[in-house]
Amino acid sequence: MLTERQLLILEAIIQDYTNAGRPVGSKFLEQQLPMNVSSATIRNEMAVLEHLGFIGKEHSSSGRVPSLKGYRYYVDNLVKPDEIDQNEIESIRLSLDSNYYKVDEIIKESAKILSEMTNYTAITFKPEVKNLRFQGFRVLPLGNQQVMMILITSDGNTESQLFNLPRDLSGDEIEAVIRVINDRIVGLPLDQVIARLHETLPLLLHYVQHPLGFLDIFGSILERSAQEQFFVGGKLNLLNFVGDGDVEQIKKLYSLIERSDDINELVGNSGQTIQVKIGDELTNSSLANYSLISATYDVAQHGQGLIALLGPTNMPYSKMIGLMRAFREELTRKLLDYYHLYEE
Amino acid sequence: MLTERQLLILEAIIQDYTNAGRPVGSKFLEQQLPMNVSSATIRNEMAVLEHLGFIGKEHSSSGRVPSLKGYRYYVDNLVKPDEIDQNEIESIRLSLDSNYYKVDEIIKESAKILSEMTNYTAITFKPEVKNLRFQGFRVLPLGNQQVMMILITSDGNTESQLFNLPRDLSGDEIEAVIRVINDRIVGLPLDQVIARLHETLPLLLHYVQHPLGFLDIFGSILERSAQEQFFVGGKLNLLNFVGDGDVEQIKKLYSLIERSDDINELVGNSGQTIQVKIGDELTNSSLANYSLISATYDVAQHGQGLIALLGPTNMPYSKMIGLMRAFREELTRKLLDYYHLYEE
DNA sequence: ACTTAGCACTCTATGATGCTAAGTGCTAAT
DNA sequence: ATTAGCACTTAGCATCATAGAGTGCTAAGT
Repeated sequence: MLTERQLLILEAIIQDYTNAGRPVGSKFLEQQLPMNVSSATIRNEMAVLEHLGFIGKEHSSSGRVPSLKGYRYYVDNLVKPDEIDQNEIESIRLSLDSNYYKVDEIIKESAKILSEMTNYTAITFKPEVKNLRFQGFRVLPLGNQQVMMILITSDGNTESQLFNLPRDLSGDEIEAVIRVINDRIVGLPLDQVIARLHETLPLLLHYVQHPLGFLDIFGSILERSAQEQFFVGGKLNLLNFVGDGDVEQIKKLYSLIERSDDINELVGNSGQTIQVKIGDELTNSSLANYSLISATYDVAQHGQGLIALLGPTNMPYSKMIGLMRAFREELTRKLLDYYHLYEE
Repeated sequence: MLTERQLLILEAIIQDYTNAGRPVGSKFLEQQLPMNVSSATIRNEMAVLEHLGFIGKEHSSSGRVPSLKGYRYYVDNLVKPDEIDQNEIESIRLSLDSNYYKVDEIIKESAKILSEMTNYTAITFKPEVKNLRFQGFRVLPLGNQQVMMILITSDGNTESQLFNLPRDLSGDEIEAVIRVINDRIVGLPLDQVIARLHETLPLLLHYVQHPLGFLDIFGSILERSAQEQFFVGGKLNLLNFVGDGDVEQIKKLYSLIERSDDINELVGNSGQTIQVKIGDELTNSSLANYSLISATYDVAQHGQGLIALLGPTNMPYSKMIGLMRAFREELTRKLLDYYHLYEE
């Protein structure tokens, strides 16, 4: 549908705009492009591209700026991911190469590294978030009528919380409660745990007079566990792309990036290995000027995770997509190492 | 040193400026003040006040604005804390009146309530942060070569972290290590734990070949524990008082409010029950336009805590100081209730 | 049927100008 | 000591002119 020349022009506009950030004029392209045509011809072609909706103007006599549709077309058809410099890969590897005790730490560090390399905001998810299961429930007596309740999830993570016992509960009764709960919910996906516990309520009443306190705590622990499934690095970078003085906008963005629901909705990745969402494809209206590149990563039997990069729509896609590819690879390697070390 | 009339004028300027936010002119004061003098007289008095440094102008023909020295004088000599409306006290009490399982939750909620009532940023510290002690160390085997290490502090809080055991460690050896560690460090202030552990290193070598892994984990757990001693509510409110478009300023403020070192330095309260720090008295230069009201609270034998409110220098001090008084009282009451309920 | 030189047109950005409203400092009279 | 009166200062706003960048269109060239 587009001619070769139009493609070249579109690509050049996007590449220049994503690098320099200012609208691209016909004279500039005349010099920039390898072909021998005058600026008038380029103007004609640009008029066509504009008519088709791939580019636009900021005002009637400004240079051209890619539209969201233009970016979309570019990302889908034209972009060639950059090969990432060996030095840069080395630096990723180095940054990831610490002694970590938890997968969480690796994933958290990944968000930090990615955001520092790009000056954008990075969001990283642990592997296997979706089908995390409940693995066990323990209670550790601390004396003084207090116990620590500990929940263990299938990725080996734990959440714990102090609980002050009702005075009328004996050690045996606690044991019984623990057994009942474990019998009923071990192996369940986390999001079903609460419902199942409510079903178990009548049974618990045999042992405890007010089991609702227990349930409250389960709720709050599980909630925390669900919230800590991802990490955000470089939050402040999000503010670099906000119109001057728009404090309202900044506040919206910031509260967005701190709500886990919003984050989860934001990155919903439909299983493609690398996915780019541009501008209004991000459901949240505060993010009309942002794009999100997300990449899944697989860690063999340990499941799939996701890394994502949130930056302005005019980010240099080729470079960023290349980087995400490279980073995904390094992260996978690191995680396999980790699991190998501790679990084989 | 100041005449009665000058005091009245200074007070009126500050009260009006903290309410309306715009510079105060002589004609306005002429109407506002109870005395019968012309605007010219007031102008003369204002010139004196300006000469003494209590007020200033934004430009040569603007109305007067309190200087930091002016606020200081006002807070030290003139301000009368407002009596807080009974309805408002009722609403504080209501907000605090949930079923909490941890002191932390109460303190965190306090920050939220305070920030919502004032539209400023609130920072709350748990009681007894300074002399928190190490109370015990437990290890919970999870199977699969993993254990959860649990640290318990004297305020009943716990920090836990997963640890993947070196393969050559038997259950007995672990027991021994736990015993050694508990013997040596129970009762120590948290900040001395790491040093003591290092002294204990030779002893540990009897049981474990590479005890440094243990130490690392202790370090990271203790660090986390130290970081979570305070809560911040209404972070975003900080941005309401920033010059339009000053994104750099916003970023500075935000990273400030997220670094625990900075927060600790910020609120350093020299033991006065209610302390007001104004503008450049806050060491951090990003906060030249902010004031901080901090109030300590005592919870009987459970120690002393602190609540603080960070807002613009032109906040209504009388109202805010009154509020802090009232809130302190409600919080103390709530905490005493809590401890009574669970520990008596 | 493309391409292109040329030109009128549009819009932004910048800086200068003039005006008003608010407020001040000072002087001379009370 | 107080005050009325007035000259002066400044921010804020609207208006205007100008330069610079870029466009669309037309008419001529290939």
